[in-house]
Amino acid sequence: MNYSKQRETILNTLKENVVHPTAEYLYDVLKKENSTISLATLYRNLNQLAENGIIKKIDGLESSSHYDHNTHEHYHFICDKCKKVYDISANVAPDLVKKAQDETGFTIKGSDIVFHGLCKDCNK
Amino acid sequence: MNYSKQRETILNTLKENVVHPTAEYLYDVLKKENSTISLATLYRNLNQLAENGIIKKIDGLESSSHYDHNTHEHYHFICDKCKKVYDISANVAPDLVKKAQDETGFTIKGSDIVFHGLCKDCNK
DNA sequence: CTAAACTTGATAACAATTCTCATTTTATCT
DNA sequence: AGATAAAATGAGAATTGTTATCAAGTTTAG
Repeated sequence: MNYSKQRETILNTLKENVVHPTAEYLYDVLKKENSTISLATLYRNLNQLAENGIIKKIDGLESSSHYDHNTHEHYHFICDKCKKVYDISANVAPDLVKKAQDETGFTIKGSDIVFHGLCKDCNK
Repeated sequence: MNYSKQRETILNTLKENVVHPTAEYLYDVLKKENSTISLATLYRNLNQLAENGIIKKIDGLESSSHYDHNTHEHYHFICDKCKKVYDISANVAPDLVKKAQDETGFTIKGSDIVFHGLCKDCNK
């Protein structure tokens, strides 16, 4: 990854933003600061920075939503390779929601908890 | 919510599907079973069923991705009202990834953990 | 200083999802 | 059962978020 002024600006702007912004929000901030960085460059760099582990992209299940008829509390695992979604029982972290609620003081109404990696089949 | 044959079909098809499908996947299944349900109807009903708590929509942060310069393990909270994203320390569930890995036998490479509800400000 | 590799901006293309609207179906009230 | 209001449908247009394309500009190693 070569140096680029645009990438540096993007990274700095992201660091100054407490509120984990979307690409669109960042784009607006950049424009207000008279940056001429194009939207394509912004997306490109965010992806690159994320791929290199310098920032983190938060987006649950990549592009599209998945639907689950099981509404009991439980978590999910999506295989990076075959893209199948598996269930994980909520037992792995009892009271997770309660604890998070106690720590933050927020009213937590629900959660999306998605692990990703390789499933047994794809790991061979 | 009134009864509708299409909604019943959609819900049944979802129930028969272990692999938490996307809307597109469901649409293909329905077509193979000679259903004439339109894509708009499918999306409409999935949203309605989710709004009524009958099924669950898994999608981390609704539409668009968010970016975070903090790459240490930690979780997120998004406020349903003001849409701000807050950090939650990973202390609320130490070894979460390890435990999930032990339970499933999968190789877990990462996670996206998003809680949602009302933040302090919006809860007043 | 040069060449190869990388990056950019502008815009077109794309995929997932929602909206619009005329028509049909369902529930409610005599 | 018949009338009517409310809700749901199908088809396709529209919207949104994101990625791809490509010619021109920039960075880096030798």
